[in-house]
Amino acid sequence: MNTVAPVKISFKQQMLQAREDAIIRAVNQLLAEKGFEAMTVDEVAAQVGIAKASLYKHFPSKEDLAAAAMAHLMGQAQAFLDTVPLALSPLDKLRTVVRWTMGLKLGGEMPSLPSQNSTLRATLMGNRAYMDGLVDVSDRLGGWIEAAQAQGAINPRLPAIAVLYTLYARACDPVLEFLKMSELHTDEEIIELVLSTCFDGLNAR
Amino acid sequence: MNTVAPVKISFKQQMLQAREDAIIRAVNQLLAEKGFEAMTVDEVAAQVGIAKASLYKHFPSKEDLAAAAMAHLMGQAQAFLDTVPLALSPLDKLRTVVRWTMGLKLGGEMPSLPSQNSTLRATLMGNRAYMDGLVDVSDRLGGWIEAAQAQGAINPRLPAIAVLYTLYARACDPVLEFLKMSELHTDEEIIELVLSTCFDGLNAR
DNA sequence: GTCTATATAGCGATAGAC
DNA sequence: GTCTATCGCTATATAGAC
Repeated sequence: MNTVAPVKISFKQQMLQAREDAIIRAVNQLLAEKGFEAMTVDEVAAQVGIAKASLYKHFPSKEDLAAAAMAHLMGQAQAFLDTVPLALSPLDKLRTVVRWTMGLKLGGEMPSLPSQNSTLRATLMGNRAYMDGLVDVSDRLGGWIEAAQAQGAINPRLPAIAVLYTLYARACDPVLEFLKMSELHTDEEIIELVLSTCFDGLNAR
Repeated sequence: MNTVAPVKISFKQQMLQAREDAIIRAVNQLLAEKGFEAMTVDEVAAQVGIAKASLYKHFPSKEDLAAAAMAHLMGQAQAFLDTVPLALSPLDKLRTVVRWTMGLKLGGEMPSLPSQNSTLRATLMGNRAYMDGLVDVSDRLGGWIEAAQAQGAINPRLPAIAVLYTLYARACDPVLEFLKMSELHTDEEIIELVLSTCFDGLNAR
């Protein structure tokens, strides 16, 4: 008698999950397009094709919408890290990840949040999925950074945390969009250019 | 008979200028603290100590307030460029300027604007003082960049415009505030750290 | 859970007296 | 030019029917 119920529940949950996935995709795109402050909940609802009040049944606030999008992004990052070839050197692993984040940014799929909004920060830090993902990603990148420094591939005199921040910052680097606006280079050229300035620096070698 | 009038006019203009300077200082600080969207005109008026309606007698919109602050920043930048020792190499001149911008940022004096807001962009581009300052600063930095590349100090294979954007981006680099929040380094150490990653890159040399 | 309709509040901008 | 008071709009969030 309880052989059917799990299926019905699972189906309902699948519908719920699909709806929430659609919401998160819309939020992700709008966050990438206009940023958190300029994104309105009405736009999100319109893009998903549901009423605004329905949105609030899924997520209790605009901040939680953004946090869910960031948690989703962390999940994507974790999945990408799993695909990075083990055979690569730690340095090349890091370069691969940074290439991926810059590709997302140039493709308009990288949500951007203001680092100054305090209520948003509180919601983010209260989101377990996001925080767990962030810690996992940071740990794995941190391991590669330390390995690359031990090999002498990355400057060992730089604090590992500074290297990590520098790599994260490439995901929201305004140089990417400025170069894209100039329309002088393809996305791939822009990525290799910024990757070069990031790892090799501006100075001649 | 016209020996007094100019003085009275000049005095009035001085008062006006002083008032507008106070406004711009307030806008600059609030823009650095909270960004354009989070800054409210009421806060600006309160900080200056005048009524909001009085603000609108000086500047016709919130966007114009921000543009005036950016124009003031460009004036500061031009003044700083004048103080850079001629004896320095082009590379060291650039490093000096970037150090200065990062010091402003860490000191909470670097106004930050969203690069996506279209009406703000329009107001900025319609502000002659800002645009003229930006062009002048960019020209002078561009000259130093090309000289440094000709000397082989800066990688000649990088487009000069990409180098310019990369230097500008240090003024709003989130790595600065993240390192400051970690409270592991002094402002000077942070500046030298980011300066090193910018010019020397992450890779070991 | 989804909808329509509405409450509530904050903000940019203005009216009008002085 | 400065003030007080207010308009008009937009945006987050909610009430209540279905």
